[in-house]
Amino acid sequence: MTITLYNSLTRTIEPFAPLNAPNVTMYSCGPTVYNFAHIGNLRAFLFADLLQRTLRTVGGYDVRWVMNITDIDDKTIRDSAFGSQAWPTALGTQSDDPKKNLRDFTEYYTKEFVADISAIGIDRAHLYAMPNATDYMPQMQDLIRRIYEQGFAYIRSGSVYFDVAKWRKADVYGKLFTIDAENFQEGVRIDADEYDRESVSDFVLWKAQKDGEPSWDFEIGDTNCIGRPGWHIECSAMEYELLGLPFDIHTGGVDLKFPHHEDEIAQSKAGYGIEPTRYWCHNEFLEVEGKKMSKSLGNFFTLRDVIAKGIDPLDIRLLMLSAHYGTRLNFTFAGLESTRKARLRLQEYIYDLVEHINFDVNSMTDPAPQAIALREQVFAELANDLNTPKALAQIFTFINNNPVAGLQESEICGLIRFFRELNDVFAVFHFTQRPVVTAEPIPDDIQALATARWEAKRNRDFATADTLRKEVEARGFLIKDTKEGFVVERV
RNA sequence: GGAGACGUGGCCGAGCGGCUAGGCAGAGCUCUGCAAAAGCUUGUACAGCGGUUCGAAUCCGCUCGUCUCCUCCA
Repeated sequence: MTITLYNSLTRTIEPFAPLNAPNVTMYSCGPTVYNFAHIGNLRAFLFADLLQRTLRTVGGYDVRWVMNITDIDDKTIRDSAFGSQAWPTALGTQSDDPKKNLRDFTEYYTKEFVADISAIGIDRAHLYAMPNATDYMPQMQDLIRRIYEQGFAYIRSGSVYFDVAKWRKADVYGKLFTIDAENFQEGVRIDADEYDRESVSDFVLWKAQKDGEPSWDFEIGDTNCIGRPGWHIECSAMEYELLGLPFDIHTGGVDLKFPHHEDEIAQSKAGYGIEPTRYWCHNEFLEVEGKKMSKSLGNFFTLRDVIAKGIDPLDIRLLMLSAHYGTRLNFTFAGLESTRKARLRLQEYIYDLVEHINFDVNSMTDPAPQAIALREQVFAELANDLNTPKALAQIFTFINNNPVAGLQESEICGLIRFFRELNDVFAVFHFTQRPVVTAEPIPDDIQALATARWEAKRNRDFATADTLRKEVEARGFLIKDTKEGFVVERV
């Protein structure tokens, strides 16, 4: 099925066609590992995951997916620096080697990151690579040299800068983002000591060493510029190395359009002579009370914060899938609760399907028209720029109109197969037998009260039964009557 | 100051000129002695004001409000 995608480069929805079907190459801007990811960050990775899963399942492609780990930048250096308050206690004492501190620090948060994305249903096996920037030092340096040799970079005080003014004469700077060069608001967010550059719009490719910071030798021109890479260069270098240029799709959050992705395009083209990719896909932000979730605003939740509140990570995944990736999504705990209920309803339906079947699903070859029609509709929505909300709506409409009790075996079979396939994209459903609720042990005295109530009820002494029920409820337990008897649960 | 978005019923969210999703909550009902759970039924909303059109939530203009980006950002 042909998939259409909104391309930030053309600002239109376009049919997606890979350069070498059935292979698709895709690069996603990953995390900077200086802290735990918050769920706003996670939306970007969930979007990339949704996209690659849809390409596999709906598009039938083989996807080579790369997500980088930024393990060197201002923040990782700052927080791993000797004496940093941000040094995780789990790591023990710091060494006196800045490089080792940086590596230990970023490895720690990388591990946590992988655990987080696994919890929300991103399968590490789907990733071809999760490269660390610091493992691609020679490639980054090679790219910077190429840019320098092409005349689009200059060296100042040991740093290497990209010459945007010069590049603008050779090519368009502002492909993803309309840049109004006249109205650059200068000064507010600029770290003064970094700015030996000729123009504010120039960006750094390589930063000169500062005392006590990790650094690498770098022979360029006729000097050794000891230092470390700038922010944008890693992506360009790793894309070239791991995917080759041009590759098919590049994903990231909208905030990365400028400057990060714009600079990436300029660097890659200036150095390699080729633009990195043809489809740029960006996800919108997760908001809290109408504002971007961010560390600086302090309105963020990490995954572990949310899990600690008893939230199932699958509900976070489904919540994100219930809004289109290109719109802002307002995060609330009420919304999470609403998503949980919706998910459980779908899950109940699947449990019902599983319960009503007593033969091997895979051996069934008869087409079940209803299931085929549903699959067509739902996959068409996914193919339509990943319209997950609409796809979910189709599924709910279907289950509302088709209770499991009224289905033929062939339909049940077809539906199970459909839901399994769907789960290759959604990854929020279970296909086991409905689990038996394992009641936690009930204190003997509560059990005795409940039993007494059951006796009273059987004797039709409802007044006593109600009194006992209230007593049990006052103690924090709930009695649920069933056909055969009763169960007691903690409220 | 510049650029770009957005504003849909109590909440979340589709919609891309006519057929006016879906979820959650609420209400009513069924089943239950009661309760719980479950199931069923039920909702014409598009910020405001103009305009275009046979017809506008959808297109255009203005107003109001909100957000994002403009070299830390998913």
